[in-house]
Amino acid sequence: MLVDTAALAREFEATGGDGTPVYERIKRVIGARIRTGKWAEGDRLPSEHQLVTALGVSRMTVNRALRELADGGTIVRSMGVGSFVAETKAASPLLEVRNIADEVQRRGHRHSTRLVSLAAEDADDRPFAADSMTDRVYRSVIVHFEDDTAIQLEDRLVNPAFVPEYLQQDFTSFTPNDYLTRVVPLVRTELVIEAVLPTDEQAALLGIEPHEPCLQIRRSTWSAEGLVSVVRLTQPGARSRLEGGFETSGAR
Amino acid sequence: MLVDTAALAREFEATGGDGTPVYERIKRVIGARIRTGKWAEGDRLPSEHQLVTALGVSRMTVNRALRELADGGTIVRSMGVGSFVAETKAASPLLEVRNIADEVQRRGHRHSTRLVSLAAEDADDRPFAADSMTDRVYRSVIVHFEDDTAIQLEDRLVNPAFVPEYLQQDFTSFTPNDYLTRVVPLVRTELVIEAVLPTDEQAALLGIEPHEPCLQIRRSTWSAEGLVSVVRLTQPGARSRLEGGFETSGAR
DNA sequence: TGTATAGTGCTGTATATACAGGCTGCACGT
DNA sequence: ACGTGCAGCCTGTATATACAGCACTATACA
Repeated sequence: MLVDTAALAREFEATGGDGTPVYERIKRVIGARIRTGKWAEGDRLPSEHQLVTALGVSRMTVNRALRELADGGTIVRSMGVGSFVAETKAASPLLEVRNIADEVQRRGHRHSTRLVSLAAEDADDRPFAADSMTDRVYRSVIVHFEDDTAIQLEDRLVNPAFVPEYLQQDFTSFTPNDYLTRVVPLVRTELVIEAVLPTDEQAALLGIEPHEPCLQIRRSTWSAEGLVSVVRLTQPGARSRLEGGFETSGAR
Repeated sequence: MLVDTAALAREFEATGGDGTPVYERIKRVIGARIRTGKWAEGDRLPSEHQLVTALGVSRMTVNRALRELADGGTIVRSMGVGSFVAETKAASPLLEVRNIADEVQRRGHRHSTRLVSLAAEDADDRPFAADSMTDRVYRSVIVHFEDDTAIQLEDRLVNPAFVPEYLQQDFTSFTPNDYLTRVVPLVRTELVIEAVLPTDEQAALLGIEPHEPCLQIRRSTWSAEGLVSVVRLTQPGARSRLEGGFETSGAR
């Protein structure tokens, strides 16, 4: 098989510099090619040996990168055959919760958002009051649309202590995943999923009837210093659902 | 630290014989000690070096076992300090879906079940009809109770082709996880979570009002030969929820 | 023409070894 | 008495090497 190993090696070298582990860099380079569609579903990946010679690393390192990609469901491997880009049936539940924009676009629709409110509020009787030493919280409420249909209400609380000064003016422009995981090391993430009836306010924002059940996902993240953020996502049950699939690499 | 390495080594040797990988055996031996409470929350695990000398394997093998246990949330590791049994805050969403009995008992309540129906039905307009070459499906409906409160309705469809003869008389006595993963290699598992209003029948079985939203989890499993089973779990939103937490092993 | 067999490429696993970097406690000096 | 520095333990990562097992192919032989 013919592989553009030179281009791959260049992309790999470009990720160097900081202290990122080599296996992590390999995962990113391969993952980027798959996400961008350069390598499509079912495509054969370069063999471990090819990657070893192309990137100039040991096979164990390549092996670890590919194994973790397979564990994550990005690729499928088969002994004696090779590694292949997995079918992108659906994102894993956690992943889909985290990146609704990608998911909407993957389905061939247009994703847009509307900012409902954005303010600093008192931390009274919020989860922050007990857990972290702040009396104010940043709160943003955003509605996510698929084309022109509201599909998710995002209610986000952020601890101001973890927002750097230059971002305090517009703390909605980042997401806890894009930003906080880099600036603040998160030590714990908790996820709670419930079926609820929407409040009147939620129903109005989502354009649904008050008796339509909703899926509510609450994600809380902690750093070593305390509670960083609480994100509550509300999705109409009839319009969205969490989907997850994972492959097993053959018989175990 | 004093560790009963001899006992650990004996338990490890006992798992040998078949072709199970060494790192998998180490994971099982350690996981068993944690599940049985022999090693409790916060306990320090033997260091990699101690395990290497006790079990007579290489450090990379021990490292892989511990790393995968950490990835799965069973243990927590910290560079320069050691490995520790993780706090068992809550099962991961997937895990909790899979083992409600354990979860109920963990919360200090009594788990019981009531068999509502058990029959072989026509496979018409069931997911099986298209995907697998069977015209009959085994269907069982079970209500799960926490003490005397119904908390989950389990509606299970199983492809008879994957049920061995000696179990056909009572195919509800096993679960797809306990049994099918051993007898039939599963190649794919799909999970769909939705918020729905219960049907009248479901509401009656769960003892809830028809307007109370429910969390519905549908898990489908495939073997290489086709669809093996579809399990649909319905939980009243007010009585149960999916919880998941995972630790990150420090700064990333 | 059909069947067996050897060969090749691939992933899975295990070992030995090495260095980097974080954390803790003890010894030494002030 | 106190604190400062360093040795030693711990995990994180990377390399080189080896053998086993699976899948496919090409060759040899009947």
